[in-house]
Amino acid sequence: MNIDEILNNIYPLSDTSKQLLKKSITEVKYKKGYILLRADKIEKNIYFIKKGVARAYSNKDNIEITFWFGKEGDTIISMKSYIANQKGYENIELLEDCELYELKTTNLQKLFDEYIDIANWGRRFAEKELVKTEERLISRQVRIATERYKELLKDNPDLIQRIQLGHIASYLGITQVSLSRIRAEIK
Amino acid sequence: MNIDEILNNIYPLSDTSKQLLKKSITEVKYKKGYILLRADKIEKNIYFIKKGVARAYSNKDNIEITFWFGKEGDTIISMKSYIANQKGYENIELLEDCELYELKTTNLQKLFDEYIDIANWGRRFAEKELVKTEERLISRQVRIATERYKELLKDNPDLIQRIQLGHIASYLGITQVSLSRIRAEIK
DNA sequence: CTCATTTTTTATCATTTGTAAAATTTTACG
DNA sequence: CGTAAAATTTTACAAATGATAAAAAATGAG
Repeated sequence: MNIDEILNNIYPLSDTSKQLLKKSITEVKYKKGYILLRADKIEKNIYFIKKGVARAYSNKDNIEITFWFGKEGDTIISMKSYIANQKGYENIELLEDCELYELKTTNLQKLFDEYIDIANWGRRFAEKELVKTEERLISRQVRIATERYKELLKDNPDLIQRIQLGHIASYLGITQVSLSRIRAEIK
Repeated sequence: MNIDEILNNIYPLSDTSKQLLKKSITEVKYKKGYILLRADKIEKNIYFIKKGVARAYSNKDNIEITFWFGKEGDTIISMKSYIANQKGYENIELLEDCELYELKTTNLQKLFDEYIDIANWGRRFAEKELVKTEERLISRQVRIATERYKELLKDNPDLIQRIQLGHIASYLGITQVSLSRIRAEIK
């Protein structure tokens, strides 16, 4: 998934605006296991995943709780950093070797104030992330773990192949033992 | 909380833009128990709460699951309707007699395309809702019900007075009986 | 104020889920 | 290819939560 496609999927931009945005974007590569974002830092970049898989996790009583997975086309971002310029909740670990587009957000604010299509790009970006986040929240609230696992299996079968089950169990809000029980049951 | 304050808290608008927005806003009142939004409909309005409390719930196997509360200053919105023009998940029930500002969203899109400060107002609106939604998601993922109850008690003590415990238990993801046990324990 | 209705708490028992540890399978790498 | 390490599954037991029913308390209409 190349950067033009990713940017355009969010909101169509004029050539001028797209060039301005792309001025702040570079391509980077990191190895599996690399910690891209840290919860105790205010992040100045957001990343679009060209290739690879990542997870977000928080530490709670020395236990890592995974609450997000991202793959090709998804955005890696500390919302709190991006929106409120505050420390976020998430550590981001790359679960495969990754190729990423890195967008420096330092002069984004200025672009928002000057170019209406970039402002609307930023609006659309937040809106789309909002719908995704809301879906996750409601799925978590309304469905029990078994159903959420089946949902994940249906919507993202590749993730279950690419990500170890301990992380998936954490993401589903259950223990790995419970997930094993679920998997044994639905076979 | 009046409408100027609510609009300005999201993003400062020029007088012209504010007047344009306010053209689409009227004040409405509904009684306790009124169902303001329905899950099976695409909603054409969003509401800002001037006075009162509301909840969002979804039906799951004939059981209502509450996943949101709103009070003075909060926004009542079907995100799926607003952002994707699709049916949302939520029924919204007013839990008290309410005074609301009703914003018709039909010509909002046009305003976004024409006025940069309205585009940025829309961006900021989505961004702020996003941070709130993310906080709820992460709280739900990382904290157990007891802790979430204590968090609610700390951050919104008034809600626990104003909303019946069955709804709060549902919101916390536990049964009313469990919530009673928690309350008995922490006294 | 009183009585009926709704809401909340308590008690009991059944079920689910978690913890810990062992057994098995898969993966990584020399 | 073989071995060590990591990941996953299984088992047994303990703890937490849920379901149900019933009692107690609070609320509201007349």
